[in-house]
Amino acid sequence: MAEKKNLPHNHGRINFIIEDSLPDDAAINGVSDAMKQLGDPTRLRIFWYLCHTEECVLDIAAAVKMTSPAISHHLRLLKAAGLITSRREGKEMLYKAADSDLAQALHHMIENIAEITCPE
Amino acid sequence: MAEKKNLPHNHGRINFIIEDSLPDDAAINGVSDAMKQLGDPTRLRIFWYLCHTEECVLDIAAAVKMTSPAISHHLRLLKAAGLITSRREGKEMLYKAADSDLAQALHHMIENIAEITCPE
DNA sequence: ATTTCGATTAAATGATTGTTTAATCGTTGA
DNA sequence: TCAACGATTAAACAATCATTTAATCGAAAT
Repeated sequence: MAEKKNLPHNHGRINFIIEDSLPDDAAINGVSDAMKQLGDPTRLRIFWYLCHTEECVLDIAAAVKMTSPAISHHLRLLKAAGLITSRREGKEMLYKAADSDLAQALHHMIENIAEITCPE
Repeated sequence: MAEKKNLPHNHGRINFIIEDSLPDDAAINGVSDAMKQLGDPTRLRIFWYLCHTEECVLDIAAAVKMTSPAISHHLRLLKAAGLITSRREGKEMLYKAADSDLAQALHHMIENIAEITCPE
């Protein structure tokens, strides 16, 4: 609900509109937590990769040219954020993008932004 | 173009599909740079705020309850990323979200994710 | 010109975070 | 059960980054 707040300067706008545009901490943290994961180029590359295929750790490591402990670390963060899932198959752990609204929204947004920031 | 790469494990998938889903560094960095800005809760709050109103530094600082030097620092980063613009009016600097495809795409995505991560 | 006010910059600090190396865990097959 | 392999964890290190305090800059007004 709109609550009045005394700002240092009054620029003649209607205050409750300003207040309503400030979301609560839960919403802010929920969004920024998801964005923080993809703010790291390595995790973004991994997530993007796993949006298109299911892979084991060694193959992911080879694809992005990093060591497997480093990949494991990033996979754990992505999983904690609910962006990917994993299942065991023999000795291997297979990862892929989560089948959730959040993961799909981020996937679409990434492709959208990629078009914008990379003309042609 | 699809280039074959020898992955440690072959899971019976078609390799060029995997390769095509790995975008180049320019696309990755362009996207992750934009996301990194909004991965910080303070900058996300500021950006969201400036998507709905145009404000001076002191008012932004009061709205998010932080000092003006801290706000200035974040505004500089957001501006460098092309997410906000500024103009001078007397002694004050007024900031608002940029009128760009990138900024609008991020704005819509934020509201979209906020709905997902914050049921109700 | 000097005072005032808003905004920015600089230096310093504290915290977070990504990567590496080495060691450990879990599963499979000999 | 023991050896081999894939994955994870731990500790350590380097690097990045957000915030604070103090100082400086820019514009406007007395």
